[in-house]
Amino acid sequence: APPLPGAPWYPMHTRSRKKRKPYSKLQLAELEGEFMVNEFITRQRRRELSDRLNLSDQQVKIWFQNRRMKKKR
Amino acid sequence: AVMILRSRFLDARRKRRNFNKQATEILNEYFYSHLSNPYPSEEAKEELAKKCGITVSQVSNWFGNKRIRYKKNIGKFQEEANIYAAKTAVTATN
DNA sequence: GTCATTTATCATGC
DNA sequence: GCATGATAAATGAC
Repeated sequence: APPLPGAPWYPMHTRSRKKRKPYSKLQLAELEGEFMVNEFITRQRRRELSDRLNLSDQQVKIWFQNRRMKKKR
Repeated sequence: AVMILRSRFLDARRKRRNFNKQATEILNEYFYSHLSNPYPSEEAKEELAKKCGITVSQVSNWFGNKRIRYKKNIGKFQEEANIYAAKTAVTATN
């Protein structure tokens, strides 16, 4: 019987990845509203929005990226 | 209101139905025969999708779920791994 | 920027 | 009650 490998294929960076945290209804509503205006948000509007929603600038940026991917499929 | 309806429509796709036994069999055979690198190429995904009668996205979902759940609890999949390891020969391609 | 992923979470099947 | 498929945050390759 061949030895069964564990999971060496896994990218074991085990880096301190931020835990995924679902956004609130309000946050999603605001993000969706902005997305309807423009799918590509500017730095300035991104900063305003992140301030208002208590999200980081990075989080808003990533959200728009994911949202565009979602729309595509 | 429009957005709520829209989101509900999108979530409708989330209603899931289990794959048939044959499809699961095919996917598992591939997974355990490529246990050292269970990342099927795009071409392999298309072929698996065709054989299983599902979409390429569903194949990707299946492998994503399988990899994370396998590595999180290898012990639980030990028996399953032995079964498929026995019935599949090594096929190294792509 | 896109895009294939990882991971947690969600929703359903049984 | 968990198993399973799909979706939502988050990362990294390119």
